[in-house]
Amino acid sequence: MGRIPCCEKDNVKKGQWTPEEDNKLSSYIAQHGTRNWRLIPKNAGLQRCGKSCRLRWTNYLRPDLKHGEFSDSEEQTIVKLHSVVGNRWSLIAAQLPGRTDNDVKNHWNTKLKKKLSGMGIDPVTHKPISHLMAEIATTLAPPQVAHLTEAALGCFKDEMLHLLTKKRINFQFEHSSSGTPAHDVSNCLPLITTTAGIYKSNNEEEDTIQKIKLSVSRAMAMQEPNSLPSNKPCTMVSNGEASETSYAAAYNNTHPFIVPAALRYHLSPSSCGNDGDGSPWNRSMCTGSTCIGVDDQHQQGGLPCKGEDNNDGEETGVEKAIQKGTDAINADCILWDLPEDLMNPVV
DNA sequence: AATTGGACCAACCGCGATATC
DNA sequence: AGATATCGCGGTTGGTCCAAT
Repeated sequence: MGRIPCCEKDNVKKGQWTPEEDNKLSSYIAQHGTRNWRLIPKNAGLQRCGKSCRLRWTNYLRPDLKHGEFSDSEEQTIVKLHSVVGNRWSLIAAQLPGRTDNDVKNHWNTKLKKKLSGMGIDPVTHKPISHLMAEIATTLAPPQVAHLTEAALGCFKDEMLHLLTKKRINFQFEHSSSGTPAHDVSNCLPLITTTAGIYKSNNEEEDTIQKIKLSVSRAMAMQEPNSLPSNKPCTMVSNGEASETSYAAAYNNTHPFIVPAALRYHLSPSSCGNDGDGSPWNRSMCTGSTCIGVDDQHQQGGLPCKGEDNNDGEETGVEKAIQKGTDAINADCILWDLPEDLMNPVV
């Protein structure tokens, strides 16, 4: 027969751990190690399931864990890796010394998802939301598109309002390089200018919301993928402070070729938003016309890369996951600038 | 001061893979 | 070889704290 049960199910305590329990577990593990989780609670005098002890140790008590705030560099790493491996929290956490998969997962769900949504980036696909809506528009009949657009505006209303109350957004339409008059909106996506500032009145806010609706409708109307010539990209200009803007800059500058021509926009060197607060988000993600990204981070020690430590050809967990060709890797995603060993998984 | 709602996070649950008998 | 426990992981839940009303 198989193994004996890990614990007596009916004599097990659940819920928050007390400091006394933590002490018992820590001191027992310090003396005897973590060889057999089934025996640990029994021998340590704890009325806990072995599984519960293991979780408590790995997620909280381990001495090598960090408990503070996530740094900008850690957040960047999480977002970059998430764009490649999806919700493989253990893989992502493996690249962040001192962080557990639970930490990373919680931080993603409570902070980073909202941050990306607020920037107009879909946290699941890592695509601009306008891109997703336009993609949907190409597959639906116009009446459905209209309803969907309204629904989408409802979905992202909170993020929109959050942004609107933080930064003023002006909409213009222009070609960045063609010389086409700025008011000619027939074949171009909106140019969004964010500037530091706040709304002066409700009227202005309402007006801007209307402009957003208008621009989305126009994006929806662009159902012909070739309607925007690839050599006439629209420009998304931002001169606001903002690590948030540099998120977008990093996304787009890193892999602009992934974005369909009809939705392509580019950021000029001055538009990267890295002239503002000096946040690591800006410094490492976009410096002028190109994004430095992870290679730069490597030199700064920003992204701990397991493959770097052991150059004996052994695969990192991330590489293994990628080489499985899992569905978490969407070739149509906008990907972050990752090291060669992470970016060329398919053999 | 009391209530409410959201943010945060620790812990639990369930499942698949692996190990053990 | 098959049955069953353990491990590791990702998803979800529930408790606590805090700010807004």
